Amino acid sequence: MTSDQHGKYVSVTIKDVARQAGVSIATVSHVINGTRYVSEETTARVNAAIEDLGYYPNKLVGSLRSKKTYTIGLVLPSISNETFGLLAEVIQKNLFKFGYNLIICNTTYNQKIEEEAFNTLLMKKVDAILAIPSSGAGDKLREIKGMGIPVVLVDRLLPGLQTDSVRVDNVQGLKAATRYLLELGHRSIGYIDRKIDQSHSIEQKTGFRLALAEAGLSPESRSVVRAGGYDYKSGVAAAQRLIEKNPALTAIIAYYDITALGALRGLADLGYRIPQDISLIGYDGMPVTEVACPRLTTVSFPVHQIARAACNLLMKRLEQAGEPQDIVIVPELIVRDSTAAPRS
Amino acid sequence: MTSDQHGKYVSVTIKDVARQAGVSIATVSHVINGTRYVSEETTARVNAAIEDLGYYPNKLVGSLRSKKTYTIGLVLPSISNETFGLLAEVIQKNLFKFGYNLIICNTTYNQKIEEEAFNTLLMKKVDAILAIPSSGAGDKLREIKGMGIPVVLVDRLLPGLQTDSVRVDNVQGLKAATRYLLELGHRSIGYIDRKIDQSHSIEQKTGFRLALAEAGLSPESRSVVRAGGYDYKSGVAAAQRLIEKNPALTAIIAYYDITALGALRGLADLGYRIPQDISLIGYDGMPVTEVACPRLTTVSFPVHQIARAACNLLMKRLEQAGEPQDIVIVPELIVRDSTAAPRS
DNA sequence: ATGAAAGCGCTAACAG
DNA sequence: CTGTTAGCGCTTTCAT
Repeated sequence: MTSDQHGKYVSVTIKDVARQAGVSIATVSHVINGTRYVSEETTARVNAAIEDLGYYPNKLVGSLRSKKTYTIGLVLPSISNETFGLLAEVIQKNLFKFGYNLIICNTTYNQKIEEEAFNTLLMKKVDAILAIPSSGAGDKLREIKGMGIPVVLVDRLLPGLQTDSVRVDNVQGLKAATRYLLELGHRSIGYIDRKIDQSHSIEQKTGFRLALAEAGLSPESRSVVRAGGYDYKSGVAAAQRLIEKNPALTAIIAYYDITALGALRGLADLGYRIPQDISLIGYDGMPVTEVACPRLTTVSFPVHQIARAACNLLMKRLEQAGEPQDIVIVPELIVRDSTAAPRS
Repeated sequence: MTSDQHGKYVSVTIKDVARQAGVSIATVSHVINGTRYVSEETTARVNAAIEDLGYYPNKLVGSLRSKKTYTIGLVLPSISNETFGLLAEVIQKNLFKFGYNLIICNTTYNQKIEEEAFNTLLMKKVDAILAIPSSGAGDKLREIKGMGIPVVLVDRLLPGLQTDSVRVDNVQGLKAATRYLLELGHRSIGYIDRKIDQSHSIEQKTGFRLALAEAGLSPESRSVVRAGGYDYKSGVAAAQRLIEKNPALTAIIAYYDITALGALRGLADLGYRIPQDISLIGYDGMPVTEVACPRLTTVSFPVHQIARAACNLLMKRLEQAGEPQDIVIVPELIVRDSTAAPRS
């Protein structure tokens, strides 16, 4: 940009560069993109003009013809969540390497905002959409897919939506956690569930149930309570409700680390010691679990693997259509200090 | 978009809508933007066509004429950092209300990536840039400002760069922390500094020094060590180096919560009890400090205030030029369980 | 080895 | 009340 005679800023365009270099705009374009041979001398003159004027080509215009904006939309509940934040960061960095930019939209678990976000991305003509959608986003995403825009689901599955996805095997994750408690000798295990059923929380519950069944335990051996939200405080309250409901519990698994951390405090406030009185397992392997005390046993959320897989899938789909792929990654149990054998 | 006869997807344009509704493209444009009166009947026909075809206006083209992309660039070190993540989220939500989108670029504290990020944003013709820049970004940001693109600095100041900024009064922040320790009776206080000097870490150190001077303490009463990085492990090592250097310390302040959390472990591993043997204060008021044990005394980072101020400043600057404003917010000391009077 | 000019999807000035 | 058309900055034929 440069200041015109009225003091208003005016953007430097390819025309300005062409004039300054004494060539046609076509030549400038070709120098920038390397799309045809331009003599060394001319190239030098053009580059000098670009440098001199401070020219930055308008990539939005290019997209008008090429139909590619090199922008990807990422729609997720909340980026301030450590796990999602890291996921977004790794995705952003991966895509940047491929020359893509990311527009991130936080929905704060609000379906109306989520829909608005999708619409905005559509109007910004993103080349593809990555989403950790709410369970109500199925129709919108189907519409988007119908427009020929690749959609990759991350950490979620939407019933009836045929599209690429990358996710964690939450059945195995919860199974591993439950089995571990069973091996330690626990027979009365509580579970703190998500407020509302979603594909992954249903999987978690299934894993929990399967592991108990494997051990020949009756459904009575388990107590389930739903947390009111994703926050720490909901975890405090949920754990207290759970232990009140079934005081015989010797172990509790929470569907989410923050909830487990809340449970830690909720139980401590009630005079329970962790892990001596009650064992506790979280879910997602968030960094905080390592500084909590006791350090929390949890199930990893393989962020880097997921991000890489999602980006690779996206790049592939941008090049060629094909059958939707579903990439499933098995998480690992991270054993730390919040679990122990029950007192006999 | 719709599938043409070759099975390839083709975007629905304003022309398609005009044809389908039997009106001119101008009318369609005016219906969409409400820029002139269109009869109810025609409006209805146009809207029906839009709905029917699944038309999403290409906002990138509009920007070609209006010179506004309604996109803002945010450049910061890392969004996976809880504080920055929350900041980014609040900014994104605020701007969304004003109809703006955010392209977030993580630089991972890498200056080359940072420069690339700025260039990309320039080519995406963002309307303005928000940045938590590295100390080396001055020249680039000056260039950007020179192009007439508003720049708002967040949580940083760059020497010689005249531009809007929103930041925390880190002198007061560290002063409050130090004064509190002095009031508790500590006379030998250590400080864990950032690896490289930056505007805010220099301010912190100044606050530390001033508070000690106020209390009439000589420079010998303080020991300073630099952490190797922003991570937990660097905190562990830094605290251990610090206490080795000066075993008489009864309190330590770290420039950053994560570092303090690392220090917590580093000291505990050496057999020190917190706060009985050594008091510890962090900086930034990150959520983790509340679940650490002991719960960490820290200095708040007023994320919401900062985000709101930055967005308001940005919106103002987008409307009218003017003298750069520097908004300074005073943080608060959050007293918790990692601080106590020294044993006499 | 380079230039001229059409056209991408849309807005806004002009025309009626 | 609505249509026609120039032109935004660039890529890409088609020419030479």
